[in-house]
Parts: sequence; structure tokens; C-alpha cells
Amino acid sequence: MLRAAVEEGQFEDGERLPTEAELSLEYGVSRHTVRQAFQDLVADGLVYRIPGRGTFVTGLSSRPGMYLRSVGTLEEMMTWAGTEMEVLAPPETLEDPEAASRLALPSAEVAKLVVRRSFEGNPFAVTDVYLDPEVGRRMRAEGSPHDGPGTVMSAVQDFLPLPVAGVSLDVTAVPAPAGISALMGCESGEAILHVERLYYDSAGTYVGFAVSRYNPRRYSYRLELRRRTTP
Amino acid sequence: MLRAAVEEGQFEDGERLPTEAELSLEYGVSRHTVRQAFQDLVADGLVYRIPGRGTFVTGLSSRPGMYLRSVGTLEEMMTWAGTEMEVLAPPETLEDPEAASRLALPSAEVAKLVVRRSFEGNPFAVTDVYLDPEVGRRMRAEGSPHDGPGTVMSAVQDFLPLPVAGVSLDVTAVPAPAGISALMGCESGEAILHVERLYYDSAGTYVGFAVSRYNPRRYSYRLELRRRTTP
DNA sequence: AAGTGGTCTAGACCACCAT
DNA sequence: TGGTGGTCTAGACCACTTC
Repeated sequence: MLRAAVEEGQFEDGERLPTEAELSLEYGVSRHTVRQAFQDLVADGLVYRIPGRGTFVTGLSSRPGMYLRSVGTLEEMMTWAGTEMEVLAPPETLEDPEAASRLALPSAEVAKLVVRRSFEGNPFAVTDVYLDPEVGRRMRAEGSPHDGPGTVMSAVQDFLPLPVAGVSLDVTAVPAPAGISALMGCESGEAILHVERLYYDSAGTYVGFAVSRYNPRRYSYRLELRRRTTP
Repeated sequence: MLRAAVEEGQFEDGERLPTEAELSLEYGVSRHTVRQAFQDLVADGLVYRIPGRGTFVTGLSSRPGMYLRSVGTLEEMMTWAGTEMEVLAPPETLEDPEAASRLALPSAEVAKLVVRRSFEGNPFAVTDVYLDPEVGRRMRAEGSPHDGPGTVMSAVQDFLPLPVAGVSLDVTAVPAPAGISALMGCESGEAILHVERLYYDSAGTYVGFAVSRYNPRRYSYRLELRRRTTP
């Protein structure tokens, strides 16, 4: 209820919210429960708190698209609203020592697939995804991934025992290779974004390695970082 | 103590940690306190918990440099270990409608400064930073920022009433402009990283706008995203 | 002096997992 | 059936801010 009140703009930017004691009394719950609710809102950047003074709404809440975009954690990366995925090559087992070592696999054998991502019909990215060969086989058997919205890693998720918990990114700029440029509507040699991602599950095991190239005229990489919690 | 035990590797990867009840008894603290400690470790990606089963170390803890790097929140961006900053132009007030509008300032007046960042003596980035003119004046009066380790925004922090709470990033690839390329050791026209950052404080007020260009042969943009908390 | 959020104790019930 | 983490109540003390 508190979240809804804040998101619906029932408080002005910078306005002080009710105190823990007030809400605890009003809703007949313990102070601890009110605190938990507030901490969730703090984590989402909707409110901030100053000891001795009170709780205030951030003004982020009133910037449309700001608190709605799940902003800059894994979630955003795995549910890519508004764009479409096209499977150029389904999962296939092959030998790739480098990709295998990135995934810390026991042998050089990996499963590889290739997808292209489009926005409103215009392709803007081509991605090679490398997986554990066993996972690749199971996905292929079930026809996963398939064209449409969504991402490869959210499809992979269904074939893993533990949830995907994080991803390391490495972003750089390169001249577009000839084979790739035609697939995403840019000139060969043009400056493009090159992003490597290494996904791991909650146990810290690597579960996916992806190499993406983005056409910078159709897409720019956007993300949002926030302070951890309390410094 | 729990964090130290995990970081020092006193538990094997995947090993089950003591339960909340055990630690509560052993250290003479309430279960609530033990829970808080565990939640901090979960937030840092050192352990994960499965209801009904227990708490386990992630394996991230044993990857050197993994849990030490503060990984992919604001903190990492504001304390840039191992690199040096050189002030090419101190804060100066000027008219720049675009930068002013990004900062949501009332007029076109902004303070601008230029810094260059180096690693082991090799410059790899040039950044223009835009601030509220008043903040710029106060910083200039105190000779801030100055050459050395650290970042502009951590220096700016000292001149703000509220802490910097987050930053929006926009990353793309561009050909290196002639004026910039010489400053960071790359060829004109070469593909470089172009990063725009918009910093805001805990009240959601924009406090800094930075435009950086990185030489991709000397630097690649690295960051780490993790799952929010529990899905 | 009164009020704020931050931290802590003590105790309870629940859903889920292992056996 | 007993143990696990997840959630909740009730009550306490603290540092700090505000008046």
C-alpha cells in the first residue's frame, strides 16, 4: 500500500512521509513490518531516510519511466521490453577452447547459438551465446529459444536448477567486422559497441557467456547504478 | 566476524554455513541480528540462502578480486582504484544550454571542468564534467578538484548537502574526434567509447553531468550487475 | 524535551525441505 | 517429524535532529 501511494504520487517530491510509529498504529502492524516496507522502497530508490528527521520521496518517483524501468540490475538485462529476438542459429555443440574456459567448462566443448535483436523491425545487435553443451542439447530438444520477445538467458533460466544471480560485463568499442555489419545495418569498419557478458547463478557457477555487437546509431547502452544501501 | 570467516575461505565453496539458531546461541545474540548479518552477505553476493535447506557460500568469495572489487554499483565508479586524475581545466562558469538542461538547471549557466584519467602514466580517458554554477564556484575557491587518485564526483560530494545516490549511464561507440584523440593516445577516427553519466543525490536532484571518452585499447568498461534481492 | 530512524532482544507461527 | 529460512509482534535503548 505504501509503494502504491508513493508511485501514484500521493506525496509531493521531497514531502515527508508518515513516521514508522504513525503507520504502525494506523495499520495495526508492528514497527518492524513498517520498517521492512520502507527498506524495500529505499532499495528501489523511491524514498530516502535521514535519521532524526524522517522519510522523504525522492523525485525519482515522479520521473516517468524512471522507477518503472527496472533500472540497471540483472532483471532489466533479462527482460528486454519492446525488442524482438530472432534465432539465426540454434544451439549446436562445437569445440571452442576460449569460450569453454570463460565458462570454466572441463573440456573445449561448448554449445553455441546466434541471435539477432531488433527494435521496430530494425536489427541493432548480433549476439553469440555459449552454454554448457548439456544445457544446449536440452534446449535444442525443446526448440528453445524461439523467435519473439524475451532474451536467450531468460530462456536458459528454465533449464537451470538455480536462478541466474548476476552478470559481469565488459564493454568496449571496435570497428565493425564485415560479416556482422550487414546483419545489423551498419557499414563495415564503423565504430560499434562490443559487449561481453558472463552470467553466473546464485552458487557462483558460470552458466552463460555472450558476445554482443551493437549498432550505435540504433542503440545505446543504458543503465543505472545506485548506491548499495547504507554506506 | 561472519564476513571475515567467509572471505578468509573458512568454508568450502558450496559448503553449508551454521544456521541462524546455532550462531544465535554461539554468540549470544538474537536471531534477528544473525539474520541482518546474513542479509548483508547475501547483498554482497558472498552467500546465498535456500528456505528449508540452509545458507551456502557462493564461490564468488573464492574468486580473487571478485568480492574485493566493489562491483558495479556507484561506489566503484566514485573510487577508482589504481588510476590517476589530472585536471586539464578547473571549474569555470559558462553558458551551455544542453548541459544545463540535462542538469535541470533554471538557466543556461553551468560550471564546466575537464579532467584526464591515466593508468600507470598512460592517459586513457578525457572527461568533461558539468555542475551547478554555485557548486563550481565553491570548488574553485577551495582548489578542488586537484590532481591525484580519486574522482571528480567524489570531490563534488564534499560540496553537497545530500549524498550522491545513483547515476544513469549511456554508453555508445563513436569515432575519436581530432581534439580528443591526441590527449589519450589514439588515432583520430578510431572507434572509442563514449559514456554520458548523470549523477543524482538521494533526493533525486541531479548534481553532475559527465561526458567521457575512453581509448578502448587502454581501457574497457567493466561492471557487474546482480539480482536485486529476492525475485 | 520530544520525535526520528537505527539497532537490538525475545518470542511466535509459517512454508518448505530433509529424513 | 524436526530443522531451515521467511515473516511477524512487542518492547527496549541509542544517536541524532528539531523545537
